[in-house]
Amino acid sequence: MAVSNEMAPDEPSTATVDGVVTAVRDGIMQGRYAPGQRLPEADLVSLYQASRGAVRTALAQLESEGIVLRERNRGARVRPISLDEAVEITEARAVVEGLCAAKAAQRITAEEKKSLRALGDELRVAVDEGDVMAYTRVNQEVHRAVRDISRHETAGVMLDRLRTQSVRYHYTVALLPGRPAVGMREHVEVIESVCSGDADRAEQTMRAHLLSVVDALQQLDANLHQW
Amino acid sequence: MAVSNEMAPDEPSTATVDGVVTAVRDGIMQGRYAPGQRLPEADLVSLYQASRGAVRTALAQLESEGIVLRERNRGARVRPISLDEAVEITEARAVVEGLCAAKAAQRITAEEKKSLRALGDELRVAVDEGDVMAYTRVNQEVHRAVRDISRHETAGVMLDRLRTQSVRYHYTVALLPGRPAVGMREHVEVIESVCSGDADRAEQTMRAHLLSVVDALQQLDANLHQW
DNA sequence: GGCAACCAGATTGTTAACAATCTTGGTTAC
DNA sequence: GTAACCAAGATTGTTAACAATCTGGTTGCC
Repeated sequence: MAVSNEMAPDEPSTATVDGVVTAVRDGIMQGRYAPGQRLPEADLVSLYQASRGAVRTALAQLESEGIVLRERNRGARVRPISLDEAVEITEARAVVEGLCAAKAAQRITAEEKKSLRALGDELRVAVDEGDVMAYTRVNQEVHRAVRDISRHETAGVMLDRLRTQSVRYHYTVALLPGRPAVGMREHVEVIESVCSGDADRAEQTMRAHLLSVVDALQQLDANLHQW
Repeated sequence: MAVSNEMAPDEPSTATVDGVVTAVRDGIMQGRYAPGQRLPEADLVSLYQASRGAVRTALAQLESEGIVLRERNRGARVRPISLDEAVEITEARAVVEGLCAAKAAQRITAEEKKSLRALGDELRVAVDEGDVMAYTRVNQEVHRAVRDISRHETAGVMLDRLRTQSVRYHYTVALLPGRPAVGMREHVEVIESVCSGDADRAEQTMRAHLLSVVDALQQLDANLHQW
């Protein structure tokens, strides 16, 4: 069995098709399912107590989300994302989140400004205390907040897809020396420009931030080739 | 029956799941299936000679592509796209195709420059002759060419999804008075800037072009409210 | 020893029947 | 005349059995 209970000891009982989708998706995003790992239907059936039809539908959906690969008569497996692809995904995020930042700057309310700035403070604390886990979490919350404030439905669903494909690298980037400090500075700039209402500057700072993540990814790539 | 043979007299025989997906998708994009029209599984089965399982899988995939809406125990229907949504989609296209244009400017080869400029000439001819059909077709070919030249897989997939959702409005926009002339001028600028190798200018011109489409859409909206 | 054909087990693809849910039309009570 | 109700038909959701395909190891032959 490719998927044993020891490897993914979660969500033990009852599941519909959506249940299986979220369970497997979370499993992939949290790294419990490794890239390239096989996902036999029978295993998922017994793991999540779902019917085979439900599992099958769920796998089809995950394939269309781009995080699962299926080959005819050969089953499904976790789709490996190369570093090149992670770069592409981040480039795409740069322009789409840039759009969100611009819209957010135009549409942000007083209340939203308060809670957005509060996230900036949380970020400072996390970096000061060297808490990488908290940094990564608040990091994502900032991006999520800008996405929500923008009220741009289309961009929102696009970002959901991109994020689920690339989260695996987020942890890796955050572990680069000095990265949290740089990322924090950039996020504060994004927050300030969005709150200022300057759409152009908000777009620029968000893009610059994500292009700096692209640089970090390529640096990671260089480090790997060095070994 | 919501889907009669008279309304969609195409693809009469044999179909796998992919066959049904492309058939229905094309039907929606070409306007043979109207927005909101119901798509009962039984009808699709007899129309395309596919098994019900295949039809069911196809509908699930089309739902995830955002062009079909499904409600539990109430079946599937063609998802209506509002004008507001079309605006959002075009805004998203503006930034993603802007990215493609920038990458294309950096990566374009001598051969590709020739065929891209040839498309520009075709566009001039179509506008001179007042051939709206040809204009719309070449129009899409230009965007497709830039997308291909950019060699940006991730952006390409995103654009495929956005395009299938919004094609319905392309014809409408092209029918606005003076629109083909404006669009032609903008496309020529895009082509020239991409061929010049100036990534920033290529991105700017592509964005400007699609934002002008947004304006055209909103003008369309105003016309509708006037009636 | 190496190679090719082959066989058994595992895994996925397909189909058909059954169950659950919704819609529609008519009927009845008020 | 209207509104609530109910039953029949239509439509989708679920399950289980069967068929097709692939994988890995084994056997026989050169």
